[in-house]
Amino acid sequence: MSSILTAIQEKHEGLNRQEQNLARYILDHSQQVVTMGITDLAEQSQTSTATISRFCKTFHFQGFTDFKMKLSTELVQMPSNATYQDIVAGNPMDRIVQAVEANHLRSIADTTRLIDFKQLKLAVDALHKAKQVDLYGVGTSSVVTQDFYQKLVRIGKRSTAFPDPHMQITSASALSTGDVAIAISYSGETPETIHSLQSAQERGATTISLTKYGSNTLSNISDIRLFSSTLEEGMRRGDMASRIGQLHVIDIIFTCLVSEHFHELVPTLERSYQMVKQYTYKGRDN
Amino acid sequence: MSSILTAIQEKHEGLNRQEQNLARYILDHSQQVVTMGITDLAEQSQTSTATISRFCKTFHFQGFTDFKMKLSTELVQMPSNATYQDIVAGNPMDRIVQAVEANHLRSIADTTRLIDFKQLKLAVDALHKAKQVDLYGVGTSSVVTQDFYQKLVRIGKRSTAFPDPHMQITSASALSTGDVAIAISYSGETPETIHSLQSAQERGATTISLTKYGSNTLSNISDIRLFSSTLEEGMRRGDMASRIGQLHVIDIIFTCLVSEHFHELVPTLERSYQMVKQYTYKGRDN
DNA sequence: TTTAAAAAAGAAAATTATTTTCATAAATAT
DNA sequence: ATATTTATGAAAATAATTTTCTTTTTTAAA
Repeated sequence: MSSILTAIQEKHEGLNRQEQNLARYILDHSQQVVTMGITDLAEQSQTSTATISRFCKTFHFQGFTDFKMKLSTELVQMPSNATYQDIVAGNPMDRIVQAVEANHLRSIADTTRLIDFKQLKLAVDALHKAKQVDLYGVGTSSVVTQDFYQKLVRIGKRSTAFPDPHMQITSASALSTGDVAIAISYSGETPETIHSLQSAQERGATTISLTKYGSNTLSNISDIRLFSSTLEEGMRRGDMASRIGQLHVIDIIFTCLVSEHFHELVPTLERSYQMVKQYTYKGRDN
Repeated sequence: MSSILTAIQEKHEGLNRQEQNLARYILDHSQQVVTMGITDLAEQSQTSTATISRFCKTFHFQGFTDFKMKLSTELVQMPSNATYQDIVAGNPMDRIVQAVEANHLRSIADTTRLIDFKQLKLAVDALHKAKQVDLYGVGTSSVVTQDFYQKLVRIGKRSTAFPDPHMQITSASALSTGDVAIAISYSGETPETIHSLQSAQERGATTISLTKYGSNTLSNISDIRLFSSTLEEGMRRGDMASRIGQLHVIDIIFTCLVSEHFHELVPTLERSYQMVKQYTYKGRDN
C-alpha cells in the first residue's frame, strides 16, 4: 500500500474520534478522495472541513490540496474501478469525450491484463510457420480482420480477409495442414464465423479465435484462444471499446511476430513502405 | 515526455500569443508548475489567471486544479510511458506487451487533448444534416473509413467507403451541396485522398479531414479539421498507434452524433442490432 | 458527584484560489 | 477605412480552504 495510507493506518489509534472516522473513510475510499473537494469529503465522511484541514496538518502536509496531490501521486498504479459507459441522450460534448476516452483506455488496460502469454506464443509461432493465413469475421469484426490482413501483407505473409462469409468458407476449404485460420467475433457466437473456422479445422489448419473473455462456442472449438476485455452487459450503443481491444490484441501479436523474426521480416516491411511511398510519389504514409 | 506536455508542445503553434507564452513556461518549468497556485503561475509566466484557466479548458481539463493533478501524476510515472516505442529485434514478449499497451494508451490520451470542440461540433452538425457521406482513405486509413462506414449505416445514414481510390473519386463526383466528404490520412499528403476530397469540395460538399496534428495539405484544403496525435518521427514499424488515435476520434464523433440526436437515431441503431441478431438466429454480436 | 480545565469539533468568518464576466485592445475580414 | 471578430486582463463572482471562535465533550481534581 502507499506510504501515506500506511501512515494513516498506523497512526489510527492515536487520533481523535472524528479524525479516526475520517481516517477510516480515506482508507476505504482512497481512490475517490483524490477527486473530491474538502466540502464533499467532510459530508461523505460525516466530519467537518475544519477537521479535515487539521488532519492534513497533523500528517505534515501543507494543507488539504497538498495532501490530495501527494496521495494521488502515490495511487497512480492502483487499478481504477470505473465502469464502461454507454451512450446516453443529450450529454454535453466534454462529458462524451471524457467517457469515450475512459472506455478506450480501460478496454486497452483490461485486454492487456487478460493476455495469456502461452497462447500468445502459440499464436505467434503458428503464424510464423503458416504458408497461408485466413481471417474470418463479419460486421464490426471484419474491420479488424482487414486491419490484420494489411499488416500481414506488409511482411509478405500470404493471407486473405474476405468480408463476405461465403467467400470465407470457400477460402477455408483451400487450406491445409500448417496453415492458420483466425476467427474474430466479440460474442464468439456468430454462426458464419464459427462455420468458417470449423471448415478450416477440418482441412487441418491451426485455428485461432479472438473473442470476449469467457466460455463461448468459437473459443471452445479453436486450438488457440485469445481474448479481449468483456464489456458490461447490455452495452450496445457504446460498444466501440470492444473493437479497440481486439485491435490491441492484433497489434501485440504482430509486434511479437516482427520482433521475434526481426531480421527476416523487417526488410520486407521496410521495402513495402518504400514502394508505396515511391509509387504515390508525393505521399508519405496514408 | 508526458502525454500532456506532448499535447501542449504539439498544439503550440495553434495557440494564441499569451497562451504560447504560458505553454512555453509550463514546458520549461513543468516540475515547478504542479506546486504553484494559479496566481503565482500567472505572475511567473507573465500572463493572467484568466488565460491560465482558459488554457486548461482548451486542453479539456476540468480546470487548473485538475490540470495540475493530472500533470503531477504523469510526471511521476514518466519513465515507463516516456515516448512511443518502435518495434525492435528480439524483445521478450512481456516487454512488447507493455510497450504496445503504453503506445496505445498514449495515443488515446494525446489525441483526446488535441480535440478542438468547435471543429468537432461543426463535424457532428455537418454529418447530421448530410444526405450522403463519402469516406476517403487508402491503405491503413481505409480500415478506419470502413469502420466509420459500418457505424453510419447502423444509424441509417447513407454513406460509401470504397477502398479503391478510383471509386472514391467517382463517388465524389456524385456529391452535391449539403453532402459531407471525410478524408483520412495520417500524413495528410496521400495524393489519392487529397484528389478525392478536392473533387468533393468542387461539387459543393462540406469537407472534413482527419490527419496527424500540424499543417499538411489535406488538412489545409478542408473545411473542418480534425487531428489525431503525432508519433515520433521515423516510427514506421510500430506506427499502429496512429490508427488507434484515428478510431478514437471516429468514436467520439459518432457518440456525439448519436447522443445529440438520441431519440431520432437510437431506434434505428436498435433496429439494426435486432435485425442482425434475428437474421443470424443463434448469434448475438459479431 | 461536582466543578474546573483542557481538548475536540463544528459553525461561521476570513482568507485564498479559481472561474467567469465584462470592457478594451488587437487582429482579421469586409 | 470600417466593421466584426477574437484575444486579453482587470475586476467581479464564485468556490475552496483555513482560521477563528464558540460550544460541546472529555478529563482531572476536589
